[in-house]
Amino acid sequence: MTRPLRADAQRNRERLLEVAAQAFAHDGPQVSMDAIAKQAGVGIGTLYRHFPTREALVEAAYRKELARLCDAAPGLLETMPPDRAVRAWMDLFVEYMSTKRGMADALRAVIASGGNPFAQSRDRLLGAVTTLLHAAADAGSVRTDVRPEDVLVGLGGISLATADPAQAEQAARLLDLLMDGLRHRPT
Amino acid sequence: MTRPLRADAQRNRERLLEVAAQAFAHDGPQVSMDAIAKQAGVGIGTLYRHFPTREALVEAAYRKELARLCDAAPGLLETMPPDRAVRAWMDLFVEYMSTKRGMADALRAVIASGGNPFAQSRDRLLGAVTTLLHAAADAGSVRTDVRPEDVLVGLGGISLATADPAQAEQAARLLDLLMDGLRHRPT
DNA sequence: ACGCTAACCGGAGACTCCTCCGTTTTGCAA
DNA sequence: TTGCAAAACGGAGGAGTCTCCGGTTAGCGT
Repeated sequence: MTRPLRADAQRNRERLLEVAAQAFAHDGPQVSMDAIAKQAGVGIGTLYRHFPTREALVEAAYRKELARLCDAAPGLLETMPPDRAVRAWMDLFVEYMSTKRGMADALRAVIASGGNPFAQSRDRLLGAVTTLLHAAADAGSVRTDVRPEDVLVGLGGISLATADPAQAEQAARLLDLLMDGLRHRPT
Repeated sequence: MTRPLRADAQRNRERLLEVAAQAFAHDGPQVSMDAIAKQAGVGIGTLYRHFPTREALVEAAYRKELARLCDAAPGLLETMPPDRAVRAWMDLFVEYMSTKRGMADALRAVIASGGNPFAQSRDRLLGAVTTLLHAAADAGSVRTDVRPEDVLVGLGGISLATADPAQAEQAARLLDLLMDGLRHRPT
């Protein structure tokens, strides 16, 4: 299964991603799907076959950049103590989500529908969190009985709840609170 | 300002709320606005004048029940130690949000648009959280430097991020984590 | 009782999302 | 080359959201 795409399909797919990334950056994350399709010179049907939902398109368009976020984790661990690295990465996460506003919505849609369309990025994110948490746990600065999935979903929740740029400080306070929870020693 | 509604407007408003509550309960939170208007025997225009967005309607329809949630706080404080009361109320909050699924979406929309259409319910919720937190702080079981708004938004975030009923356990673990953060003594 | 105006009503219409399916194209096999 | 299925294309259309504005009505002042 998943035989290679036909040449024309491949071309269209790439064109769509290119146009989408540009459109999101230029017109905000709520540009109409029709507009993207038109600009890419394909019909709406084609767009929807490649990306069945708006979220799928957003995810695909941002996948590369999101990978960069994940890849940042090891670097942080090299330049600061593990617990500070965890906290620093959390900031990056929330900042990323609020920059690419469409991302937060996509994230939520996937969370809500327990979706696997996100599986790829999700796994990657989970990997980054796990790495950070393990390092901090080894250093004895966070507890060991917390699941990385929970931390990831928690970060998602904070991003969702503080989507408004005016709430950046509140987001930071919530991250601090989360960190404090992670440091807590169960009695 | 806010002179009393004209008699017919008042009637329509009430009729709409009645029908909406019923429709949400019966057909899920995504029933079409048209359907609600039709069932209430008014035009869509009328519906939208009274409730400018879907979220406003949801909020109004659930306002009473939400008040009950808030009113539950003092009772909890009477029957258990303050910190356990806080935690118990958190469960109620999340459960409520997941029961009235439309509520979570409304909550988010309001958070995102920093809206005051929610102001009424928000104040009430904030009051409940404040009461609980103060009681627990007085008893020395949670720290004193945490803002009730942050806790409320945090609860909202957890609700949003664990909207899927299958994530109930994860929600509980996140609430535990939040509680641990609240208990933490800043060094 | 009766005007009159501010406030309300309601549906047509502009948009968007997404689906469905007849038409077109690709590229393998003969 | 040529034929031909399988795969991809693309737009018409159903459904929904929300806006706009001409028509209607309530209820105050006389």
